Amino acid sequence: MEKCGWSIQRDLKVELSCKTEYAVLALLELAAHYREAEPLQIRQIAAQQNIPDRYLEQLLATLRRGGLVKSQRGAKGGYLLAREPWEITLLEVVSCLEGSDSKPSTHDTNLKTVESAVIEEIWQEVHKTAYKVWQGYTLQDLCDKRDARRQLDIMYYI
Amino acid sequence: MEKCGWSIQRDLKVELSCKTEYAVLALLELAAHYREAEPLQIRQIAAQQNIPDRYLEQLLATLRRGGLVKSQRGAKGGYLLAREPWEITLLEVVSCLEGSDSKPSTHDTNLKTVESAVIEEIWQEVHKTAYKVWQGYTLQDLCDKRDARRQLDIMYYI
DNA sequence: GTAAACACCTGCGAGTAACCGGGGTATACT
DNA sequence: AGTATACCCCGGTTACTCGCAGGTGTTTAC
Repeated sequence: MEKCGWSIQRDLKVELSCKTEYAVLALLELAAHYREAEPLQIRQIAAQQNIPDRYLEQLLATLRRGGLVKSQRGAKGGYLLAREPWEITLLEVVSCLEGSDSKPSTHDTNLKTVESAVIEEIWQEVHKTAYKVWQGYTLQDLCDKRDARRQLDIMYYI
Repeated sequence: MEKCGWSIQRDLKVELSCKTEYAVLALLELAAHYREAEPLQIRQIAAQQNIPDRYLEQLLATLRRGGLVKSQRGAKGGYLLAREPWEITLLEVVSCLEGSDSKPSTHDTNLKTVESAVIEEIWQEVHKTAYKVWQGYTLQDLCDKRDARRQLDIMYYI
């Protein structure tokens, strides 16, 4: 019961879960086909990136509600990026995925001990630096990185 | 089955869980009483920082196995810092708590897709920046921060 | 040498979240 | 109409966090 007492906005993880990776991979796939105006189907993305399609469906729904992708229903439907690939940062993706339904609940700061406040402050600093890194990469940057790495692989193969 | 397919060392979280906070609070308490050579009992720490004592017992065991605290059994026993407060960094604490038993299992890098490698690279960068922040704070620094904040609270009260 | 105080170990149970699949409904193309 | 697709609800497994209970081993105090 009550678990930890306070439920501040301390729950922003920085781990690379399958959830996050799947979402980024899907967005990367959408970004790669951004020039054609045709939407990509879930199964195409899933097959291309080796993601379980039923799970990807949920993730794309979350991304849609977060305003990162657009959907088109019916036959020949699918998903499209809501904005240009260079206008979507990784920070938006990560924030969208774990936003969930956490209510900060307007916590009374006087209840916290001094020690807790100090710890909280440092963790905020860590999150801040993580945000900066994520903010610094757009989907376009990721695509460029992928292309560069592909070139390297080819040269290594020869 | 198999969950994610690969089990690289991607599992270092940056969230502030109760687990981590409890451990840091306990270490802070030990650091505060570091000058007296007498060990602190679990219940004393638990009562002082409002931590469930049975749970704190497990955390202190982990910290002991990680070499961060020393224990003294029997009556008049308890826990002591294994090193000076200015020689223990937050990075050591965090690493100790979730080190668990994850074997990197020498993963074959050729199985990863190019996209996954790109994502992995960025997450490594995030972890690196987080490490640097944690590495920059010792238990002594935390104590100093606490004292400074206490002074502020007093002045604010007047 | 007996009792008390303490660390130490194992295990359990509720809660939560990530991770997947089933099955049905709504919508658009042909 | 029929088909293909997104959309939605609802389980189910696994794993982890948090916390409690019971028992054992070790040291000090009387």
